[in-house]
Amino acid sequence: MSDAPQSTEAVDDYLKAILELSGVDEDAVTSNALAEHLGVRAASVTGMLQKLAAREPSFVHYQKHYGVRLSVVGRRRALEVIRHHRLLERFLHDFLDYSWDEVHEEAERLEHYISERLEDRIAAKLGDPALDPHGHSIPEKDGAVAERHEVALASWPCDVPAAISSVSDRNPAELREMKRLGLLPGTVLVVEPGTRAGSILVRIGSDSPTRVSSELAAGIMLAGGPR
Amino acid sequence: MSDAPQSTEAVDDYLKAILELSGVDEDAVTSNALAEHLGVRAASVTGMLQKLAAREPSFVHYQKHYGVRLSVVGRRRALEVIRHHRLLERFLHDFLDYSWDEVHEEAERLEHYISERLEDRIAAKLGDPALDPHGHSIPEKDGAVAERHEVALASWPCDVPAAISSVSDRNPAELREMKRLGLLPGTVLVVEPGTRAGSILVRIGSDSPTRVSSELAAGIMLAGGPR
DNA sequence: GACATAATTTAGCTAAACCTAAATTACCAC
DNA sequence: GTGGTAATTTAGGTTTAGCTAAATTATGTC
Repeated sequence: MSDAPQSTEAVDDYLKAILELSGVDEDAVTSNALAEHLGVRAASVTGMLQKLAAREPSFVHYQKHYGVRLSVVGRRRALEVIRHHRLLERFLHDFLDYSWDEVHEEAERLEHYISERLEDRIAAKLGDPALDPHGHSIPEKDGAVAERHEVALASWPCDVPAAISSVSDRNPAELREMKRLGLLPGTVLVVEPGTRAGSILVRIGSDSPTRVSSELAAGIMLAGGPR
Repeated sequence: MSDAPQSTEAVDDYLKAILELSGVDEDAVTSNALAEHLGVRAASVTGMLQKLAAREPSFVHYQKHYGVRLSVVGRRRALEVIRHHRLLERFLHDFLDYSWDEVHEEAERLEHYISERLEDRIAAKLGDPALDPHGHSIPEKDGAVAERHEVALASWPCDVPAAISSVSDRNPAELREMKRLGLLPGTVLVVEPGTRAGSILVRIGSDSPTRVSSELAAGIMLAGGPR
């Protein structure tokens, strides 16, 4: 009934980072990788992991000198925060005239502070959307996540058409550039065999091919066929 | 350009409290009054006031054993946070189906975390409203506040009609009760001469009079004539 | 003017979440 | 299996914002 804060902003950020870095296969994540991702020192990570593991209920399974995995409870909280983030992005974009390069920063702050009630009202207002503006799927309220097979643009074969399924939301400048080039979720493209160091040649529809820098390409994921 | 946090949540809360407690005449506020209002110990207040005064630029003028007043900078920040709060209340109420007893709690948390951009978009979406759902006026972006003359229901004379200008948003149960009784901002009422200990008799329109407990009445402000 | 009571401040402590610098442990090559 | 480097943890320190208990200052009464 109450919205007692079960976790702090810092804790939420660690849980999200562990989920993101552990990937689909849910590998153990190293302190160093977390430190890098979160922009803090490795020593701070160790301290926090010890606290997360010591909590009752525990958010992570932690073995020193090896790495961390999320516990069931930790994974659940991470998915809740990600749901908040993506619903907020969709809402800011669709209802408050945010462009797709502006939504991430605002959502990143607010995701920690919205109540369950607000989460529900936003979801209802949006008609329970499945995707955020960058094509990432929004976890359901019960923690279920839609299974999707994605492949990085850089490792897609030439001459095989594919649709963009999602793009990284981290860098506003890159997002503006993608939009300018027409690289949006849903866009169908073909990789041309003109790959040079540092860039990939792609064709969209019947236009002439576009050169996409590796940096930009790194943020682009394609829908991989079933399995 | 950036949204560097110029103040923390706790600091914001102190500034708002000082503004509210100092009233229209901007009296100095005592540590005890602040402690009571904020739900912390007086010793904690002293510590915080010392920090607020030591800041550069300073948020308050503080004299020990006497009290605090807001500095220009402190007043400005307090009004900005109050603007956030009231815009959020209006937005949650008008766009996200919040009832008027639900908006305060959510706005109280979010007011500290919305960016200037979001403040502006919400204001635009609402058409720059002047009042929140409880009738409190929303400070303008430049810090201007509409002058209003309000008088507590308890000190209004009998048989003189008056309109409710605002009601306290602090207590959800009281707000539900006010709504049930039709005591809303804009409602015109007359105080009847049947005042007993602990309650006030009021008539709304041509209905039969209603007995309003002093507690409820304490949250009701009437529009006082010009002066 | 002395004294009791109330208001306020000081002193010293705690918990988060970060930091730096100094150990320690793991891993890989030879 | 010994060494060197990289990864990780420990130890000790900082800031923010709260706490309790003890000291101090202010206020009001006789």
